[in-house]
Amino acid sequence: MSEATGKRAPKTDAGKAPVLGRRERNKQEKLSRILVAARDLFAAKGFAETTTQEIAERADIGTGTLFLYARSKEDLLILVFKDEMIQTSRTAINKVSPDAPLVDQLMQVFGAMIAYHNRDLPLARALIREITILSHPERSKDVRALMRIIYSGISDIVIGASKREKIRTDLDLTLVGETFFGIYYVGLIGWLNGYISKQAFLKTLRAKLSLATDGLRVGKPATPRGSKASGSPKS
Amino acid sequence: MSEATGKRAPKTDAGKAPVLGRRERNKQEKLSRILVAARDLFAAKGFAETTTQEIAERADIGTGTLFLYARSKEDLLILVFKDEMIQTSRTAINKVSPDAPLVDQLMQVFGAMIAYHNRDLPLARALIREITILSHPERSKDVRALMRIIYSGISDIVIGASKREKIRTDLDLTLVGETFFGIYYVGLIGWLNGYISKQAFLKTLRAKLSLATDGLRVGKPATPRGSKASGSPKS
DNA sequence: TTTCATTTATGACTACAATCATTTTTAAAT
DNA sequence: ATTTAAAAATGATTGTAGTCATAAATGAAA
Repeated sequence: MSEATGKRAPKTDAGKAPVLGRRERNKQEKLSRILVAARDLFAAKGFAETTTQEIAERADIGTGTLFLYARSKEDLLILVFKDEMIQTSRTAINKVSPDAPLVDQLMQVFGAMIAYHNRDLPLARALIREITILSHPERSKDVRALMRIIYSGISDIVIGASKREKIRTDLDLTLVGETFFGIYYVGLIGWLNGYISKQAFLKTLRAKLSLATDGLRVGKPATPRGSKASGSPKS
Repeated sequence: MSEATGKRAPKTDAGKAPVLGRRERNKQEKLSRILVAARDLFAAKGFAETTTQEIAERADIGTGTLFLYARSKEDLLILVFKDEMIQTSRTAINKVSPDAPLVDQLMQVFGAMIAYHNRDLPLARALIREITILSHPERSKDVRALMRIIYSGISDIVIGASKREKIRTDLDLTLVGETFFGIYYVGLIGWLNGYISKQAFLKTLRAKLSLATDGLRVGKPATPRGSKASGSPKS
């Protein structure tokens, strides 16, 4: 979607119906062929082992044409998988058991993402590498869209949980979402780099989420959140 | 250190004094020239703009020789900067104000790391990209060493804080370190990708660390940590 | 239909990371 | 000193991502 466009509809199209001209349709069709070819080859041979020549050949376009649709091979990777990742996240969030404890719900969401990456670890490594630090800034929009979906999904889960568990109501939920996601992300990286097993990852992830949920402190929160730093601690 | 070695000392060296043979010394010296050349060029021209040819030329070695000392250009990047990053982390941890609140102490540590990366953002991007997903698994040892230093540093800070603030004593401190680091890392990525300003990064980082420290819950911890999941919640 | 400007496509070409067959160096053994 | 085996160095060569000058296609205007 929204790829390699940039031209307005012909003047004859006065209404807002998306009647694309032949030119635009050709482009869309070509992009689609590229994405299918790339996805198939990445899955079959792996990202590193697939050459852009092969992709172009299979998509039945010239070598140079490929780079009219993706800025680089890495860019193509994001282009191919972003929708799938967004869909995976959306589905994971929607499937959450409505009455389960917060930490269980979070584990359901992150567990679905982990299962997704588990299907093809080398591919997951390539994807996370590129998502983490983009080689081309224009793809920011897509990554941020994915992040927004995840963060707002987590926020919603926390809101839902706050009606069942004792949760502070004065929180900036975006921060909460980012905190949980950060815990997940570093664990994911450790797993993908082979520092820990999947099982250990899942186990420590749950422990860390509990930790972040319960907090470190023994008593009630010391900082009265909302304004600057430091206030009058001591219980 | 410990780079491109693998040969035992000559038999004449019966003791364990590190009297390196000429061969070993030559290799060390060559490696040193490579690292200096690479560091200078990366700093002057940037990582992407520096060619391995240039590095080899400046180090006064053949093109192929370079790859006897580093598996790839990215590998070289880690080789060049790992000691510096370890040193930065160590120093940051040691410099922490001993009596400051926990969150302030954590901000001192992460702030030092942020300042380090702030000196050269494109280089920081390249470094974080490679550290996050290694292109060569043998470099794992170096990255894990860096992580261990950071995690244990954070653990120590939490231990110190537990004597001044009300902090649970039954925590797995490694998990705590990883949690705080995860919060930092995702923020760092957001900053390096230009999603947020440095100022916003610092501000939200503090907020998230407070959040993780205080926890989400209103009352005392609900889960009796230590064993499986779920127990008998409800206050 | 023909003209013309603009967009899109193409593949020969370039630049560069990384390899590898060959050569050189090293140091131990004789 | 000479031989020999192993280690290290080398640069010509290779594979591939990405570019760019040129060509083809498109559609609006005449």
